[in-house]
Formats: sequence, C-alpha cells, structure tokens
Amino acid sequence: MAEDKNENTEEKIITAANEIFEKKGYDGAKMQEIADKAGINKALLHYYFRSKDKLFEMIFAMAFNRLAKEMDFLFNADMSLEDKITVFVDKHADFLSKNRHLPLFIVNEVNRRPEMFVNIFSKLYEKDDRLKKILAQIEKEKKAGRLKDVDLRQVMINLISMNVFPFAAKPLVKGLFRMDEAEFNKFIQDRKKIVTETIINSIVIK
Amino acid sequence: MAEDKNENTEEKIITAANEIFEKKGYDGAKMQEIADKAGINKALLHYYFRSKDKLFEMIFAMAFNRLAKEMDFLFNADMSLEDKITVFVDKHADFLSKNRHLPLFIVNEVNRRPEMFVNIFSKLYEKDDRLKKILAQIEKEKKAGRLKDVDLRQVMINLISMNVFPFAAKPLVKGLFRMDEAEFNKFIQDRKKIVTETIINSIVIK
DNA sequence: TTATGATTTAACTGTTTGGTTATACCGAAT
DNA sequence: ATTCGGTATAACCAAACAGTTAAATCATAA
Repeated sequence: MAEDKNENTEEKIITAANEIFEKKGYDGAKMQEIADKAGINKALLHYYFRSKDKLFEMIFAMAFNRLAKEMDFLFNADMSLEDKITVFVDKHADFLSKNRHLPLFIVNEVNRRPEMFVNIFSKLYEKDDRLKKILAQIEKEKKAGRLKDVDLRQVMINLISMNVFPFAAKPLVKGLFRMDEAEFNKFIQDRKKIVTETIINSIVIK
Repeated sequence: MAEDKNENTEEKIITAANEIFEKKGYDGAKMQEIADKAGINKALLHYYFRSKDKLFEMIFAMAFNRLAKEMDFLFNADMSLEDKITVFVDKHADFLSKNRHLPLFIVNEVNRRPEMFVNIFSKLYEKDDRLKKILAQIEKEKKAGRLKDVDLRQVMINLISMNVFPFAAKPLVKGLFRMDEAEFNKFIQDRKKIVTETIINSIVIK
C-alpha cells in the first residue's frame, strides 16, 4: 500500500520537525536539519510540506493541542477539588518531564506571533463550557463554606506557574542551587507534594 | 570630546541591541535591524562590536545582571521574612511590567546555550554568601517555631514562578480568560496580594 | 593646520538558507 | 508491461545575512 509508506514518511517528518522546532524555535530550526533527522532529503520534505511556514504551523497546532489536552483534565475530571489538584500536579509534572521543551516553545512562539495563535486558540475554545463547569464547582463549594473567596483564575495561574516554570528554567534552577541531574529530578518529585499543599492551602478554609 | 560621542553611540547600540535581542532572541535578531534602531549603519556597528556573538554576549550578561540584581533584595534586605516577601512581590511585579521580555529572554538563551551562561553565573555567585545568609534567617525562625519545616528552595522557586510566569505567558493568559490589556493589568495588580498570601501561608504556622 | 578617531556610504565577499527543478529509480497496482 | 506515486540525487536560484573594505566626510584635539 502506498498510503502506508506515505503515512510513515509523514510521521517521520512530523516527529523530526516537532523535535527540532520545539528545541530551537522557528528561527533556529533549519529545513535541512529536519530532513536529515527524518532520514529523507530536502526535496521530499518540501514535497510533503510546501514551506517552512506550513510545516511550522502544523507542528505548532499539534503541540498546542497536546498541551491543551493535558489541561483538559483540570476541567473535566469528576473529582473533588482537592483530588483534582493532587492528581493534576502529579500528572502534569510527569508530562512535563517527558516534554521538556513544549511549554517554553509554546510560550515563545505565542509571544513572537500572537496573531497565529489566536486562530488555533479560538477554534479550540470558542464553544467552550469547561471554564463554566469548574467555575460552577467552585461556586458550589464556596457557598458550602469550605473555600476561601479567591479568584479561581489566579489560583489556576499559580498552579500552572509552579508546575511549568521549574522545567522551563531548569538550567537556572540547577545552577542556582548547584544541583546535578539526579538532585534536580528529586527536587521535581518533591515539588509535587509541596505545590499541591501550597495550592490547597491557599483556597481551603481550615 | 570624542569620548563623549563615543559613549553615546555605544549606549545607543546597547539600547537597541538589548531591545531587539530580548524581543527576538539571538536567531531572530539581525545586525542590520539593530543598526537601524540605533540610528547608525552596519559598518559602525561592527566597528564597535566586532561580531554578533560578541555583541550578544555583552547584552546577555547585562540583562542577566539586571535580573540578578533584582533578586538580590531577597537575600540582603534587613526585614522580617513576611515583609521581605511582601515587598519583593510588589517590587518584582513592577520590575517585570517594565521588562516584559527579560525573563523569557534569559530562560530561552540559557536553555539554548547553557555553557555560555555557566561562566557569567559562576562569576556572579562564586564567593556567594547570600544563600547562606537567608538560610540562616530561616533556620532561626524555624527553631523559634514560627515556620513550617519546608524546603526553602522550593518556596523560592514557587515565589519566582508565580511572579514570572504570568508575564512570560501574557498572551496565553489574556487569551484563556478573554482579557483586554486593562483587565490583564488589574489581574497582575491583584496577584500581588494573592501571591504574597499564598507564599506566607505556605511557610508560616498559624 | 594637521592629525586622529568617529561616522557614512556603498559596494562587495562568502555563506547559509528556503525553495525549485530535472532526472532517474523503485515498487506496486492495473 | 506499463503507469504512477513516492523517493533520491544533485544541481541550481534568489534572498538574506554576517562581516569586510575602501574611500570620503566630519569634528575636534593638539
């Protein structure tokens, strides 16, 4: 089947392009390098994706969706708020360990070309009721007197900040505290408990 | 005085190069664009800084020092821990408002060329007793029974994460919560109190 | 006045890069 | 056996880019 080969090559390109774009950004990535990493030649690369821009836009959209899907859990899972936070921190840290460059890549390219990201973003969230869902959950618990009267958005940003930043700034963290790789990994593991507690502490009335 | 003009031009170059490198990163920045923004020509730009690399290294070192100096406060100020945190969050948020691209720039380039940053970093902190200083303060307060037994390093990273991330991810935050510029700024102002409380809450025994 | 360093102009070099094209090869379906 | 899409090779083009050079101008200090 020709289609089979076709998909394989396309996947090889996507995998290679993803790695290189994530690590080096749009400007740092070179088509030749992507072709090399995919094990094909430049002509074929352009045969599949006509231009660097088109290739990049697809990679970016896929990366963004991967990240957004990871966040979905926060909105959809059917759990108590505390459990939700605990499980999310755990899942998210593991996800980030395996996707070291993803968040920085997204943040970077979104800053560099905000207009490009607006499209993807509004497609993803235009008919979105997830934010409302979790807001409802919170409001209910607030009325039950279990939660402090805090802005949920701030808490969400706190949660994501504390999760993402140490990975993005990994070399700085390692340098500042003079950690080797093992120490850094332990530091990340230890964070799970601390971040969870910090967040829950900041919203639950004791 | 020739020296005077000299310095002026050098300053003009540094200012321009700083803006462009911070906004676009090493790969995205072009020497011609820097020359244009400085109001001079490419020949003169190379006359002052022989290569893009040399120019970049100077800009990066300066930017890094600016950021490090801002952090110094955390280590040196003669205040109670709570006051220190409160004032730091306040100062830091204002600093970041005025230096939108600085932290992302640093994080990016440190990831892209970790070896370059190791030099600057160790020069800055090699005979450093600041970490020890604040550690001593913490230990004292722990023994006094006022503080939880938490890893200070984790708390520091939490603090910096919550401060920096919303600025770095500004377009994402605005998009997610559908904020305009004014709403975002209010959001940032409101964060000061929330971040301060969250951090203090996470370390002080009540 | 002259010498010197700062600055401009403009052309140029060499290299990298995105993208194209022509030609041929190969495997599989018809 | 032929056709066709996927793939390789290799040469090529045009633009962008870092960096250089030569010649001229300008300001100013000696």
